[in-house]
Amino acid sequence: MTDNDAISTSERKRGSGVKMVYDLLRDEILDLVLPPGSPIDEVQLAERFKMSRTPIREALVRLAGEGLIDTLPNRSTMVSNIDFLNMHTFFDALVLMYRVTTRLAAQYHRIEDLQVIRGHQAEFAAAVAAQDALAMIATNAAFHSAIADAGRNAYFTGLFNRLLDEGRRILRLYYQSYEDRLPQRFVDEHEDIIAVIAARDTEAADRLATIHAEQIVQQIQKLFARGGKLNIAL
Amino acid sequence: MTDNDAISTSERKRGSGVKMVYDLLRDEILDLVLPPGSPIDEVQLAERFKMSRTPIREALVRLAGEGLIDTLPNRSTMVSNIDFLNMHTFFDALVLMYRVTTRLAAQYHRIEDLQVIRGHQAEFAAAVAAQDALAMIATNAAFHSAIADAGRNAYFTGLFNRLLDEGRRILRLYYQSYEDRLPQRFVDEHEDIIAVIAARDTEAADRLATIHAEQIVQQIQKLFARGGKLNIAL
DNA sequence: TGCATAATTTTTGTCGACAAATAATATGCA
DNA sequence: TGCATATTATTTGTCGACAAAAATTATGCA
Repeated sequence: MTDNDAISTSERKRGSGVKMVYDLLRDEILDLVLPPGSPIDEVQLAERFKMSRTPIREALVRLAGEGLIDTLPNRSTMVSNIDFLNMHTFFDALVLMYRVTTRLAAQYHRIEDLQVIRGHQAEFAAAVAAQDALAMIATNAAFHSAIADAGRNAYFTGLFNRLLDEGRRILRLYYQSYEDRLPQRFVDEHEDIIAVIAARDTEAADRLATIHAEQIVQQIQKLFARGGKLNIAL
Repeated sequence: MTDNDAISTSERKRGSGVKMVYDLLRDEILDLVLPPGSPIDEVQLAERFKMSRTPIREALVRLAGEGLIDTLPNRSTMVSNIDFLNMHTFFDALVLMYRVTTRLAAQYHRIEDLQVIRGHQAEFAAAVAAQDALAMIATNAAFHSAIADAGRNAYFTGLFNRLLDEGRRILRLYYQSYEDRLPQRFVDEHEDIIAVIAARDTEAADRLATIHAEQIVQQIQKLFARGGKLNIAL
């Protein structure tokens, strides 16, 4: 029960309510503020945001469309679970999208894209230097998302961003273990990836992205094998 | 203005209205009964289905989430356009998903999956024999979708099904030219693909799927180059 | 007491109505 | 007549209320 996210009722612009609820709920789900299985109560949200149930429901329909919440008809709706049993399907998809988007970035990027990518890389390096695990997760995702954008294929960027979101949820479960030496290696690999993209070397981009992605996957799998404790209450 | 799709108002079950509107609009969009750019009028739909605007709007939000309609705030909503300029991104994604899903099917399928796949292949062959172009499109999509299901990766099947839907819209524009000899070749290639899946030969599956997909892409691109006339009024 | 059925409460899905935002039309003035 | 402003009309977004479905609690009977 945090205090009010609500704006004085009629101070709000006419279609902004839905987006506000959608964005905030999405963040709370991905940050595990609302852990998997949390019940979503429409009237509670309506009171919290000081609006009627209609815009709340629209936001929920959108979230359900992205698979972030599950709605059983005439029954409660709740934050969707993380499918640990089929985690390998997530890894398969993630590695492939890392490869494909990086390859396409090498092929289709424009010069101005590199500026954006380098900006995210700088933020990622700063997060590593500061040993801020949550910032690492966020800036790493932004870095790779920017690369995907440079590849200019909306179908791939769409799936990739979904995967990065899901990865954000998974990593939140284990982020304390990101304090070892590996992140510095990621920084270096990012630099190499930027270089081959700038050189438009598609094969090298594919190769480096594959290695990089598999390293990340191994990192996560190691955490699972170690049976890492969740540091967020479920 | 076709006649009523409506059921006597209170004869309808409680959450079925949304699904009905969603399914029907989706079909009409993919079949180009509602061509790109068609305006979507909420009150008109509400009258047509004899229900209030609320469930109509929910169906529209879902469709917008899948990119099938575009909604500009406080303004009209319309069927989304087909992006002919970036068609190559569609082809790239389609070919890759053909490859990946077929490869995974060879790796992870269960015996009962093959029954389903063979069933769709039989229907496809029948459509080719009958020279029914629309049925070819539908059964071909069902065949490959079943292969994707056998690969058991929800991330890939999700994207793939979206691509097949979009392809359905594109092919509708040109389906008259499907009456030449190529389809029989597709039937044969399908048989080969089934064989390598059953043999769990992932490399061969990858190779055959690539060839098959690129053939389909070339077929479509030839139609574009030929400047084929649209046989549906825009 | 134990269990099946009935009454109550809670929550979701739908409705009709109103208000804001935009489009369309009309009015006034040079 | 031509154009800017004002008026009207249309359409979307939001609201409060009601009804159906399910969950919960209460009641009756052995």
